[in-house]
Amino acid sequence: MTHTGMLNAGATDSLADSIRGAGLKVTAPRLAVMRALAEAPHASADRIFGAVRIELPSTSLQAVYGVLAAFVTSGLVRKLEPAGSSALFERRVGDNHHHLVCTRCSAVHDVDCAIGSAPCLVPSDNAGFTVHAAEVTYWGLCPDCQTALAAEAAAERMLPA
Amino acid sequence: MTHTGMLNAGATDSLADSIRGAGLKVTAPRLAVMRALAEAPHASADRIFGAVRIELPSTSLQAVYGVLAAFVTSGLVRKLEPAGSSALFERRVGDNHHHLVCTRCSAVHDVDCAIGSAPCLVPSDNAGFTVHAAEVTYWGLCPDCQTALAAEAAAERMLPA
DNA sequence: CAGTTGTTTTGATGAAATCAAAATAACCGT
DNA sequence: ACGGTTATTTTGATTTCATCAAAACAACTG
Repeated sequence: MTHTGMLNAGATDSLADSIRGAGLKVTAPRLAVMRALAEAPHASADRIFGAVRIELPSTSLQAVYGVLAAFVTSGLVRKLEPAGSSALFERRVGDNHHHLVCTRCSAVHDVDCAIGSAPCLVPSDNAGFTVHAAEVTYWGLCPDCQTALAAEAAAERMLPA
Repeated sequence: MTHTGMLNAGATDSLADSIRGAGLKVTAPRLAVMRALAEAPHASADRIFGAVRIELPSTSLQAVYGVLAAFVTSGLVRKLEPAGSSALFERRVGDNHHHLVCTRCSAVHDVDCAIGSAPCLVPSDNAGFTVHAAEVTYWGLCPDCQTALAAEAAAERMLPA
């Protein structure tokens, strides 16, 4: 038994280890943010805040921003900023993967690289830039929104304006 | 000579035509925004506002936002939202091209597709999504920032903390 | 040239994120 | 286990970017 308590100690300890391993102090808000990200792999600061509050009601939104900034800086978490959404955070890092984003509901889904491990990494004309990363965002409709839109279209055919 | 005046009438008329062709009324603010985008191909609303004000001082920032929204909706202009920058607008549309973004100064440069006309368009596992577009952002250092960073590094070697 | 409709101005409002100072808790060494 | 140092979190204010709504105005139609 550890000082973190006995509930789910193994999982919590491995989280604690990864935080410590990044050179950061292990705190309750940090563990809670990690757990929230395990539940929701592409969550906004606000959504993480909501999840964290359940187990740790005294946590402030600014703390969540602070935790996320520390995680991003130390490479524990990746920050996404899809056009039209607020920033999202994910724990899957270091494996060059990309994202499908639904244009209707903003749902995000991971995709592995289509072409090897570094897709499109070298632009045809880099204009003297040194390229360090290539980020691919696929825009489309998630299955739910396809269904919903099809239903909408059917309804409109019933009531033609 | 046209009702738009004689100065640069040819270019202005072709701008007017493209605006009219998109089903929009031709107005002074709209022409000014188009001209600003010709000068600065990846400009923020705020920067466009600055440029527009020079020739048309009565224009409001909200008008610029309105003009840009109309242009984006009608396909005349494309809106970019690179992570960490405010939205940028460009007139180059309809030709599936991508962007190099400098991680230090946020400069943006166009790049044609590395792999054919629709790069990475089909993700390996689309999880049921219907994909309509793929957007690629290359992150790196522009030539100026490479030089600046190299100079910084050299300076630090002179004064080792 | 007048009417209709779309556009712009004016002014208010909202969401997301950041900054700074004071209070607090984690980790180190003993 | 305990105290000191340093990082973290809280508290509260602020900034930036963008949107909304109503009234004034200007472009296009016939």
